[in-house]
Amino acid sequence: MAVQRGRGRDGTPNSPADAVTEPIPAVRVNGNGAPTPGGRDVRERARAIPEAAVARLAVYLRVLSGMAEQGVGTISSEELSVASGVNSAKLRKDLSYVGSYGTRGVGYEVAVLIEEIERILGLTRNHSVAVVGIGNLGHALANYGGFPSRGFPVVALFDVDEDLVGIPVGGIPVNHIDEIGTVCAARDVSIGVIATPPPAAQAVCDRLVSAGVRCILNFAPVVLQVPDDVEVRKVDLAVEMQILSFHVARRADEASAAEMNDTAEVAGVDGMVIPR
Amino acid sequence: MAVQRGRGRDGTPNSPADAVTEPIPAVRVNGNGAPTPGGRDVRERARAIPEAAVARLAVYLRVLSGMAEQGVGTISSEELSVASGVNSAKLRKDLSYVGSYGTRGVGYEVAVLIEEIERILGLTRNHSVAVVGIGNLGHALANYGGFPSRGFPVVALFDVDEDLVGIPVGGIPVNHIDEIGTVCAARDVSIGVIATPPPAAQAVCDRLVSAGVRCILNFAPVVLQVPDDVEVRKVDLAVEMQILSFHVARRADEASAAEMNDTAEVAGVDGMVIPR
DNA sequence: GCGACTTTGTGCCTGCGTTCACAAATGGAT
DNA sequence: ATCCATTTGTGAACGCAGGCACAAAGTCGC
Repeated sequence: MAVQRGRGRDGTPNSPADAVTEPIPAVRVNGNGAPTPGGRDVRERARAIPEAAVARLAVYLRVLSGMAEQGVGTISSEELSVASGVNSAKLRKDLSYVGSYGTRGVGYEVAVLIEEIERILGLTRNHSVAVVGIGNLGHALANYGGFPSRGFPVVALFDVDEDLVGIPVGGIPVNHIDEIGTVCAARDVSIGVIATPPPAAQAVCDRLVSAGVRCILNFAPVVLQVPDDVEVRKVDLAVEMQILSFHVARRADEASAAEMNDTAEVAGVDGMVIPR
Repeated sequence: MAVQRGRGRDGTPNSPADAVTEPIPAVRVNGNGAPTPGGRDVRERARAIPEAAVARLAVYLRVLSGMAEQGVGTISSEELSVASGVNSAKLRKDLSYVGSYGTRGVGYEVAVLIEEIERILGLTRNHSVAVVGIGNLGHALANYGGFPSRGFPVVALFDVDEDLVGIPVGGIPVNHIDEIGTVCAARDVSIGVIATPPPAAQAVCDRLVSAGVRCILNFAPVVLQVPDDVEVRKVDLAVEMQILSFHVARRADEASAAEMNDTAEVAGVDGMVIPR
């Protein structure tokens, strides 16, 4: 049984990821050090990209798309790093995983960079998405415009509720979950999104896997058990909230500590204030 | 300007981080090594918890809650680690950040562990949440039952659309975004959730910060600029999808590589198959 | 054409997180 | 009461990712 990656992003996550985030996680993509026999260098390079770098590449891609829309033709690592909120050295190292497409003394050609990152991320072809669980979140996901515009068309919706079956959501009629196998195969679904209540998540996951889906995005607050060859990513809103809560608490502690410090100072513990 | 943590963080994270992960991110909570003057040990310990561990603690907490509901009184690190999908040594180290509440030879008392983790994560008090942007996602978040039940009551909703103002969503009437300052103060909002379209996100963020909100959960695919004392976590669905896409592509590469291997084998490159 | 300047790409170092492995501690059996 | 089985808690080693700093490389001006 494979353990699903945290966020980050993290992660972590989460992230960042959560990522993340996560945190993250920092799982090297190439598991074993065995030499690949007939591998071209592109594949070799792709395998060596750290998970965290992949997440950042996706961010760069978005920023670059924005740049391209504004007619920017060339960008330096410094500019791109500021816009993406990362260190410029890290950014250059991330881009070096993709290849050497910059011009020293000038910078990177936006169009070229977009193309190469898309190639590495496998975005040159569309990845059809199926959403399971058409509740509040499922509705939102089905209607979310950000997916199709970025090469992730939602092509199938599933729910257990007979009353929902046939009703179009975001332009796509809902299928009953029992049809998951045939529909996923027919529409070539490569990514499954689980937006069901927690108790149903594992069963839905199993059915998706049986249907041949090898990538799953899980919104249910459940640790899914999947075979080794299935990739699971989890988005857990409650966990994100709790991480924020931790920081609130920490901040409150610091504030009270500072207060104590001030009090001591006022009380005349002469001069010596520990710098922070 | 503080850079927001990935997910994953990988991501992520979570990130899974993130990540992704954050990705990973791996930001120690205690920035400098200066000795804290009047700090109790609890605070000291809390400050030293790695971000990635915090994310996992939240997961353990959920698993433990499930255990408690099923009437489980005691659990070993091995059992809990399996249920949480992490290494048991890592789990014990994570728990050691919280304190020593286990009994050697026996395991951990579920109730005690829940209490202590909640204390560290600052979940002993409620954290009021405001959601900005009542579109598809905003609706889903406002109606999401997972928040209030875990100590994160949604107490305010905001949108620019005058037509939405006053309409109750999930039991709470929508306020106009111009009221953000007064309403957040009155209802003691500590966490702001941004579910607006990308172009509005930075402006909304600035207004939340002005209103005194110090923790932000951002669903808009934008890198937010915030002061150092504001904590931002980002949930980016498109990035999650793209990370999955990367794995699909990698898998496709591996498959073709394996195929080439098979072909070579059939062609009679006698016997010697590189183990994977 | 040559020099000065700019920016990339990367080797190296540091530091954190993960993992291993074991000593300490506890409960239960004999 | 002592011993054994079990499980925690943590010191130490390891490995990866992040950041610095510089050499390589290319552009622009003269």
